Amino acid sequence: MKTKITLKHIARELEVSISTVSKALKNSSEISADTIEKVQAFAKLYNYRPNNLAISLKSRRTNNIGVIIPDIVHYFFTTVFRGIEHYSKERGYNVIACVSDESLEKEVINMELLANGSVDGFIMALSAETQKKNHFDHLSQVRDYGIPFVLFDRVTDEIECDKVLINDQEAAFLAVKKFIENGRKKIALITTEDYFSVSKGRESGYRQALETFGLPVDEKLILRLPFTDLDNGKVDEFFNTHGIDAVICVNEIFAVHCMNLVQQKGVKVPEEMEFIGFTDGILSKYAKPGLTSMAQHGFKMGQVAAKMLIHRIENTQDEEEEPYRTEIIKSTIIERESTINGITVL
Amino acid sequence: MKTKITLKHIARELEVSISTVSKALKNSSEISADTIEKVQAFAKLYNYRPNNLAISLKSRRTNNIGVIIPDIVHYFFTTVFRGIEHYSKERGYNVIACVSDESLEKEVINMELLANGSVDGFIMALSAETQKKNHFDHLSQVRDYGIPFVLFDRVTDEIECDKVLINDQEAAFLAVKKFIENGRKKIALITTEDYFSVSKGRESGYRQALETFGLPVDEKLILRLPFTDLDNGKVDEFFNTHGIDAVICVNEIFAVHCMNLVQQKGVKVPEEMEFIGFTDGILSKYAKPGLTSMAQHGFKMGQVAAKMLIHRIENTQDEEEEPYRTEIIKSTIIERESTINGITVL
DNA sequence: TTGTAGGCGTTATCAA
DNA sequence: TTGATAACGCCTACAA
Repeated sequence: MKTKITLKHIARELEVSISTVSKALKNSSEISADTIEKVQAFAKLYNYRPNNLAISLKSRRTNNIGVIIPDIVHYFFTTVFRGIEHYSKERGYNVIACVSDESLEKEVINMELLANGSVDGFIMALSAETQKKNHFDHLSQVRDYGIPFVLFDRVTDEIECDKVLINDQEAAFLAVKKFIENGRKKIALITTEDYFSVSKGRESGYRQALETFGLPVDEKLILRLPFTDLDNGKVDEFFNTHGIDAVICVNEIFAVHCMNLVQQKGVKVPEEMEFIGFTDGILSKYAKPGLTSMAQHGFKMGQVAAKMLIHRIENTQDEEEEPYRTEIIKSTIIERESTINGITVL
Repeated sequence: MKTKITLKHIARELEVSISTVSKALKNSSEISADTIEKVQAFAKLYNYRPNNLAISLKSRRTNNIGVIIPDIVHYFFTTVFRGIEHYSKERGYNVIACVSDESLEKEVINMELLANGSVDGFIMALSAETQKKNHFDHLSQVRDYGIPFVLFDRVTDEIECDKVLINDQEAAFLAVKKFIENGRKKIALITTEDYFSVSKGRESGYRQALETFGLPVDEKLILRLPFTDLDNGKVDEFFNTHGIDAVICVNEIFAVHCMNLVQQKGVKVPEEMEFIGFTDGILSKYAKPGLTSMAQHGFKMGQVAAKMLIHRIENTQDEEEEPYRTEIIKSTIIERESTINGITVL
């Protein structure tokens, strides 16, 4: 087992000083061509690689980005992660990935752990519990230490920072608009508990569309489900009682689940009931019928978040603070067979 | 903006030496109760946290694990990742996640990058290209430096190291056995190019089962698809020509895709054609009909891999090398509606 | 009981 | 052109 070689080893072997070696490896003009060649040849031979830790300690830069997401087995978050990873690598940053498991405590622990020198900045989507309890001390604290962070998707108004969002409200509005143009009258919304920022936005777009186009907002047409453990009884009753002819769901699991359920009862999709989901993931694509979805462009979102963060990391030094920005990623509709394709252009 | 506080700051402020502070924070018996209290109070007040980098540099331990997987937007890999992350956090390790994108080059770059002090060990599934080209220098090199690693799922016989696998061959055998017991005669296999270790194992189990139960192995019943960009023409022809009455697919995407396709042509699943997939992911669950799948228990796999790695990290010091182990995670069948539920116990 | 000194691997300043 | 020295933040053997 070879041991990792250091500057010191090279210096000793070549009978020069450590600083000479360091400079030679950087092609410093202070060093003679001879020495440079000798040192570099030796370094190459023994496959010298500088120790990241030492460099980080010295430079106060880790070139690591901490990503904290509520769940990794989740199409949207992994897609965003992919975008973050992709852009970050391009710019020479690694990604340390942590999962908060929808728990505030884990979010805090992960953040504190990484904040002590492991990471130059954070990109995160808040856990359910964090949004529910409105507890953001960990964010303010990290900011106090001058560590920048970017929130995406699951954000809060209480903290000022860079954010990346989709136009949830507008997207929901457009989805409902499409239903209305297709002649639907009883448009249901299936959503989560309303402490999620995204659900809130989507619900508000839903209401706004109904009002705008002169349809009554019927609270009984709004079904709130927990985001795990779908209760079929409740869903079943919902679909049995209200004469629903179109459904917008805040995620694709709700949508596909409900679509399967009503089809089992003989309802024809899309003829008798149309469906639109959010998150254009793998489920939407392989559902039967294919689920029309509002695509959230997670990859792009991740790229943008990483770009904002790295920009801030690399410009946070001396200059005066730039104002925080909120980037909106436009959601687009991906039409499949769960809706009737009119001439509407969204 | 507060700046991060260090031992030095505390020492200066309290007019003691740095080492006194260091010891006091560790409740060293060398230090007087008075000083300990004073130091700890101050540290708490100013929210002192030791710098991870400095500790790592000193201790030669990062408490980071590098995970390199081919793709993150992929149910099985994220599930494994979840297991790794879960176990690692429990043991005080963070996870640095890298995506190789099925590219050998990216796999090598990521590995070299992290090997220079960022990580105490690796857990990885080989990229498609790595398996295809049989190029493993990066693995041997890392091992030469004494950095342990564990391979899971996508492994190679050419490198000796700890491995975590599922019993691919046996699982495929059992799946085919189930078909045969259900009276199926024309059992097709839909797989990938055969440089994937998992596909190889599954194919071999498929062949073995046919032979064992006296059915002919018909090469025309084996369809090899690229793992992206499914070509419907080819698949269509495959199903049109061979009188197939049961299909085993090496992943759930192939399975659901084909199931949708044949259903569109009026084939009744499972009555006329049964399906079994691998990877019991979200697609299997929400497909219509629900897809019977060989579950790979990714979470468990991740936990086991992390456990093996951490064990090796923490025992690699002085003692003589322990022999490498290969852990097998037993795949189990999750029966849904795409197969006919006989009395068979697998 | 407290402090000094050296080291982890690197970089940067300044002196030779 | 090269080298000695100090520093990044922490730990620890040893000296006071």
